[in-house]
Amino acid sequence: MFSSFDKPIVITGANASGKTAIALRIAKEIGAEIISADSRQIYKHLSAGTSKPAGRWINKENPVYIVDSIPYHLVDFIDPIETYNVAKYIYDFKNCLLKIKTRKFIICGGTGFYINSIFNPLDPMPESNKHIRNQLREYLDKYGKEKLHEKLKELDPVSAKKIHPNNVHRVIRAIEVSILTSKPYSSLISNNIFNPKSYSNAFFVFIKWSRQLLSKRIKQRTKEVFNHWEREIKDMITNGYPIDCPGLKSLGYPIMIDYIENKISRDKAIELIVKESMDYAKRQNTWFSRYESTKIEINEEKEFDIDSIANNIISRYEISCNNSNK
RNA sequence: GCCGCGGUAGCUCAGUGGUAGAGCACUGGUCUGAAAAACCAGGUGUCGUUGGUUCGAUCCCAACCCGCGGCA
Repeated sequence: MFSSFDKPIVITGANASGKTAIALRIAKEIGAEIISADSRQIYKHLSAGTSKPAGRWINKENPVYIVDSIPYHLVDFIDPIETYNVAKYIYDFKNCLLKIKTRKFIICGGTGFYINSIFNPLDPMPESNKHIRNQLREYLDKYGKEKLHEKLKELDPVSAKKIHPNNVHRVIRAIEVSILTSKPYSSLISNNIFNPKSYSNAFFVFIKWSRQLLSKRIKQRTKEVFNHWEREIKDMITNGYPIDCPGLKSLGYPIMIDYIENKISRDKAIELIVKESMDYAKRQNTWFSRYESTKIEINEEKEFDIDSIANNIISRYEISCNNSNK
């Protein structure tokens, strides 16, 4: 997939771990463009709450989002009213590669599933079907989770064993695919979606903060963007976006909406957002620790020095490129 | 000083004469078109201290310590 490029650098880490700043610094140094792997920064109008890097669109014919003079792809291009998913991301990612003018690029983001799917392609399968999902939802409301799970057991006992009855999302998806293809969902899955070999096509970096420091940083960041975030949501509502549209379901947004509707105080909103962000950071760290990667650990504030981290990554990256050329 | 109430997990508390539990917090994990989603699993402990009664006390009794309230 990357044959016309040098080995890409992949910068992963939890939210607020400083991925973007580091990626930009490296991009400038080595002459690379950046591709985002973030399921929320794709949305237009969602900026404060998603920490989307501030940039501007140039070139009307062939628009490019520029952040600090670096082309930054796959952000700020989907309307918040639209749902998005991995398959769309992979499609957009491939198209994006055609637009990149440098030999090097950096993948930067916190959506592990998207990053993984770049290196381990999804098995061919039908996309989601609104009609079937609605039917299954109705069935669920009427008969409950257990009955829905039994339905899956009839169609695909293997998946039924793997998917917990409470995990309604996955149960529905498995039934949906089984119905659409007339084959058990499990029979379409190749089971090597986490093949470690495929990651050697790239240089993975994992920025891992100590929990305490990250929590402090998230709190600070939440306070800093709070007013801007509030304004952002109010503007969207004024412009007719329903409060339950896909974009506004992003982490923290429903809490901000409760605050705007005077259901909770400002302090309470900040507290809840920090908590949810930390829960999410935990899941991200679990995901990223499965990759073999160059780990940058930050246990003290002073260790977060963007220049020295970037230089450290670049030198290790160059060594890794030389080794794989031999 | 006296009277009353309380002291059990990080927090809020429940509970029992046979050495403990709930919620939240916390920790670990799963992941194939909703992934900032949706799920799963797991503990946390001198039961305030010291004695006494008892085969056995976190539980009953006493003293003491600490907190809260009331009366002086």
